[in-house]
Amino acid sequence: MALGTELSIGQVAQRTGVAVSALRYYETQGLLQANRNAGGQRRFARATLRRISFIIAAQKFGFSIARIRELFVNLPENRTPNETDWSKIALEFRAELDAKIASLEKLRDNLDGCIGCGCLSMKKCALYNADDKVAAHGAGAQLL
Amino acid sequence: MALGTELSIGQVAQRTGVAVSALRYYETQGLLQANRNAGGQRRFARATLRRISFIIAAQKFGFSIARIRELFVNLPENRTPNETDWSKIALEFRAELDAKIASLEKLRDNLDGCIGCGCLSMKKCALYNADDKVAAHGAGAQLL
DNA sequence: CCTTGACCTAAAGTGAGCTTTAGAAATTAC
DNA sequence: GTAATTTCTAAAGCTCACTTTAGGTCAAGG
Repeated sequence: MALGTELSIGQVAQRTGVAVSALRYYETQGLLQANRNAGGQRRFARATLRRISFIIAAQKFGFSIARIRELFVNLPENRTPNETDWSKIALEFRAELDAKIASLEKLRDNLDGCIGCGCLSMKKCALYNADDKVAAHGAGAQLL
Repeated sequence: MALGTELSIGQVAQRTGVAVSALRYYETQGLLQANRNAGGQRRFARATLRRISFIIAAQKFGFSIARIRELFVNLPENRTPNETDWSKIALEFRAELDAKIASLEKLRDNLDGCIGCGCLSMKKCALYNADDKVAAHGAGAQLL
């Protein structure tokens, strides 16, 4: 495969560190798109690497695939996203990040005041009554 | 059930907001212990409320059940944990929280420098090469 | 006493995010 | 040209943290 052209799924996997199976999964979830060559194999545009880079980062922050898909609807489908396209997403993303970090810090500070405070009532406990905005709306692990 | 005595699973659920099924699950996972009354029903010591409060908070921070169990091994089994017992756990917990928050902040700052930066190479991208310590070691959602 | 609601166990089901498997076709390397 | 590697699809499997279900037992109120 010549340089400057599209990439096979294996090449994308190697460059991003994301498993081939995960890339195929992302495609089924609408996070990635791929052309097909004559033999039916996926060929990814180089701009896809950037999308994947974003997916990796967003997942580290705990964003679900559904939420990432929502952010991606702002990216153009018929041309390679430019800096302005990404900046719009970054703005929205950044705001959510700040909110999440602030929420975690608040929870941490509540914890400081509560652990060892001797309170036995869940009703009065600052920890228990901490900002629920950090709580998951579904099941499963969070943050790490 | 008189005041000052042990609590039924329904009472614990009501006070903590944790589902009865989740409480039973936590018991199977070794996060909680319960005595049984003559009829075989669970009776929770009041100190259990504090353990549950901690579980709720730790989960908001993304700690897995396995990790919470590890933190709990430092709590005494044969007596009610006192402030000193909890403080030891809080110290360890707090350190991990700070690390996680710092890691998220670093990732956010890397994002600021990377989104829209025009770099196309995953090898050079600060975002892609951000601190991997935040990455999950298993499957599933994180942080929220 | 008897009904109603709370509680019991064990096992199966759920949803997110993938991975693994199986069997076949395409591509690359020699 | 042929062997090895990569890729393909569809479906099943896996982990985590629970919930739901099914079929009972226990406890509190009237």
